[in-house]
Amino acid sequence: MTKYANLILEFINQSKEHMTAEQLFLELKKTEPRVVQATIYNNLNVLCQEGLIRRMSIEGSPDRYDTIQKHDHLVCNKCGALSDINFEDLTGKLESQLGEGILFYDLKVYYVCPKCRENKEEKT
Amino acid sequence: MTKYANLILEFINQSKEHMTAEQLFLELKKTEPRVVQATIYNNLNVLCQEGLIRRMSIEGSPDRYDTIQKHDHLVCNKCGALSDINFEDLTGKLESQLGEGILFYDLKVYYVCPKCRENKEEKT
DNA sequence: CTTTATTTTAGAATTATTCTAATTATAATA
DNA sequence: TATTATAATTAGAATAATTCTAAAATAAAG
Repeated sequence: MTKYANLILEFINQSKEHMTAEQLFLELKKTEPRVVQATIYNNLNVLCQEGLIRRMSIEGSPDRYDTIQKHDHLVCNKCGALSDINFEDLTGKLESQLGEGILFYDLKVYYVCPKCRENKEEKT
Repeated sequence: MTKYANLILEFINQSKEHMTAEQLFLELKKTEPRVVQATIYNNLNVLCQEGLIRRMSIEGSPDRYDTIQKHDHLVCNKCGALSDINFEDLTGKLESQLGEGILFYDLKVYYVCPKCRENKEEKT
C-alpha cells in the first residue's frame, strides 16, 4: 500500500461524508500541498479494484466513494443529499433467488429531504 | 409533448437496452439525420423531471435511461453489463421503517457475469 | 551505491454534459 | 391568412470529471 492509497483509505473510512475525488483532493492538499488530482484518481481506482472502498454513482453528482461496510443509502431526489440507513440485509434472499455468485448489492431509497420539502412549501 | 421527447420516450420504453444519451442519439439520427446531441440531453432531462423515465448512474459508464416500470438490476462488477431482475417489492417494508415519504428505490445487485468469469478462468 | 520498478507529478487529452445564442417550428391571436 | 409570441431545436463553444502520457521522484532489489 502506497502513501496516498493509505491516506485516502483512511479519509474514506473515517469520515461518513461520501466524498468526491475533488473533496478528497482538497482534504489531502492541506497536509500534502504538492498532491495532484491524478494521484487521487489513480489511487481511488486501485482501492476500488482491491475491493477496499466502493465507488458510488449518484445522479447529477460526480462519483463518490464509500466504505465497504454494509449499509444502504437515502437520497434526496431534489438536491441529492445523501445519508446512511440500515435496512434489513437482503443477501440471503437475493442468493436464494439468483444463486451464489453475488458480490454485494446497492440499495438507494429516494425521497425528498426535509430541507427541499420546506423550500417547495415556501414557493406555493 | 414534443416530437423528440416522444421519440425518445418510445425508444426507452420499447428497447430493454438501458441506453445512453449517445446511443439514443445514434438511433434517432437514423430517421432524423439533423438531430443533435443537445436535443437528446434536453429532452432526457425534461422526461426525467416529468417522471416519465429514470436516469441510472452506473459506475464507469455514462448515464443510462430506463423505464419507470418497477424492476431491479443485476450488474457485472467487471464489465458493467446490465440486466433486469424482479426481486420482491420492498416498498412496504421501507415505508414501515422510514415513513411515508419514499418516492422510489433502486436496487442493484453486483456479480460477475458468465462472460467475465470465463475470461478469468482462461487467464489462470 | 546502481539498477530497476513503482508512484507521483504536470499538464494535455478525452468524454460526457451543459450552456448560449441564433434559427426554426409550433401555437395563439388579430 | 398574416402576425406575433412561445417554445423547441440546432450549432458549436464551454465546462466538469476523469483519464492518459511522459517526465521526475521515490522506493525496492541486487
